[in-house]
Order: sequence, then C-alpha cells, then structure tokens
Amino acid sequence: MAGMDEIDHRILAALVADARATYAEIGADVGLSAPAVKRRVDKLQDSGVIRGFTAVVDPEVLGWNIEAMIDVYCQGRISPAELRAAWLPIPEVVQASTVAGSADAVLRVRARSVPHLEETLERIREAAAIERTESTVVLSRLIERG
Amino acid sequence: MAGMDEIDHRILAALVADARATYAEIGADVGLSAPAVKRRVDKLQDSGVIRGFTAVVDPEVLGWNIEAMIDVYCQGRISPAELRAAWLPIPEVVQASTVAGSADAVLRVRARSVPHLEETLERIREAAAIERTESTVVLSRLIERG
DNA sequence: AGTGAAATGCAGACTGT
DNA sequence: ACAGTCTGCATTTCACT
Repeated sequence: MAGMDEIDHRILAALVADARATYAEIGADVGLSAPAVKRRVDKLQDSGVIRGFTAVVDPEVLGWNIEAMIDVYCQGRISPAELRAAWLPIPEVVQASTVAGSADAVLRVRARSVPHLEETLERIREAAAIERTESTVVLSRLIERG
Repeated sequence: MAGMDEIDHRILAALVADARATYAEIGADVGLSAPAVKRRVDKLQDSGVIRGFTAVVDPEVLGWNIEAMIDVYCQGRISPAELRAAWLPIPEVVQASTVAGSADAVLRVRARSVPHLEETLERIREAAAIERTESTVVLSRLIERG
C-alpha cells in the first residue's frame, strides 16, 4: 500500500489483537472518530494489507491433536497456482508453501489420528502430480505467533 | 468443552471464515436466532475453544518479505522447555516445534532481508547448544489458515 | 431457544479544513 | 484528500416467555 502512516499501523495492531473490536473502540485508542477508522479499515482491506478476519480456535480442544510437516517432491514443473488450487479444498492442510531447496513444497497438516493423517496424505498426493512425499510428525508446539 | 454439537461446529466454521460476521448472518446460516448464536459464541470463548479473533495481515506489505524454515540438529539431549526459552526472545521466530525425524526441531522465521535472516540464524544458533542447521527459503505462501 | 425493546454500533451523505 | 458530525438503519444485548 502507498501511504501507511502511524495511525494505520495502530489500527492494524488493534484489529490483530481483537478483530471484533468496534470502530469506536479502535478510534478511542488511536484518536479518531469511528467513521474515520472505518474508512481506513476499508482501504486497508481493498489494498490487500488486511486479508480478512478469523477466529483463532484451539486445535487441541477439537481433537485435531496430531500435526505433521510434509516435504513434497513434484514431477516436472507445476505452477504454484495449480498446487494451491489442488490443496485448498483439503481442510487438513493448514499451511502450504513453495520452497527453494531440495523439496518443491512444504505442507503443514493437522489430523485427528494417525489413520486420518494417512488418509490426508493420500488425498494430498492424488491432488497433484507428485513424485514422493516425506513426512515428519510434530512432537510439541514450542512457539506459535505472527 | 463438554457438549459441542453440529451447530457449534458450523458457528465456528463461520467465524473462522469471517470473524466480523454479524450474529444475524451466522444465525441465518445455522438456523438460529442472533441472540442464540451470541450465547453459543460466548460459551465457546469462555470454555477456551475460541481463543480470540484476529485480522490476518499480509506480511509482505509490512516489509517482512523473506521467510525461511530451519531444521535444527542439537548436540545431545535438550528439553523442549529449554529450546522454547532460548528462542522465545527472538521475535523473528514465528513458529517452533520439536519433531520426530532426522532433525530435532523445525523453526519458521521471518525477516526483512537476507542479511537480517543471516543475523537471525546466528542468534538462533547461539541461543542453544546446536550442532548444525539447514535452512530452506520460502518462495511463495500458497495457503495460510488455522 | 425465541421474542421484543432499548441501547449501541454501523454506513452513507454532507461539511469544513 | 482526510477528519468530523449527523442521521437512518442494522445489530447487539438484555429481560422475559
């Protein structure tokens, strides 16, 4: 985005802290009226700085206890857009990135059980032209932020 | 949480999709009145299933353009708690997990530039008794959720 | 869990700087 | 261009059924 001043950054921080905060509350924090805050938030969304608003849910509570990282090796060249389209419908895929390393992409997957993880792996492999995958199971989550 | 029925799950899904959706909108989706939805959301928050609501911000725009995943190989046995304590003060570390694989831990790091990434790597290595690290730079973020 | 009413917050148009 | 005020309308929130 072109001009992002101090106030925009403070509005962003407020929304990251609580996405359901009212415009008036944010305005009180940053010293602006509610309509002024809304105008800025709208611009921030239109320009792509704010991608959206989500609820952060405790995965443990829902029984999605097991997590794994999957290195994916593709056959030939597949565009990032194709990979994204292939994996987006799989809800177990929490994170996907293309990387500059020996692997082509790295996924982060959450599942309820080992059989569930295995089934998810199968669906990931079927979704695109994939040569092989290498999975490493997460033992404990030390840090989670950003 | 004790009793989480189908409707609770659908409310969760709606809030994950858009944390600023109104209770009336969610109620229309799940077949409940707005006050009923609010009561369920409040309970979901009190019981810890919903940890909060945040805005998802494009990191590129804020200048934290480069991201890397770091496989860490430790010397001897280090407890997860020690690793956490060592890396928590480093703000560039966005995610850290111990894993069951050839590496002992995997970090996800965000930096403003390659020199900044290098400096962060140095600090990560100094923070604990580490044998060696293997970094892979992220080319593009395909999916980011959960 | 639904209903209805009061309080609150939102979104648009308008004005001033 | 950007902030403030006003206003009609939607939403939240409470008491009650």
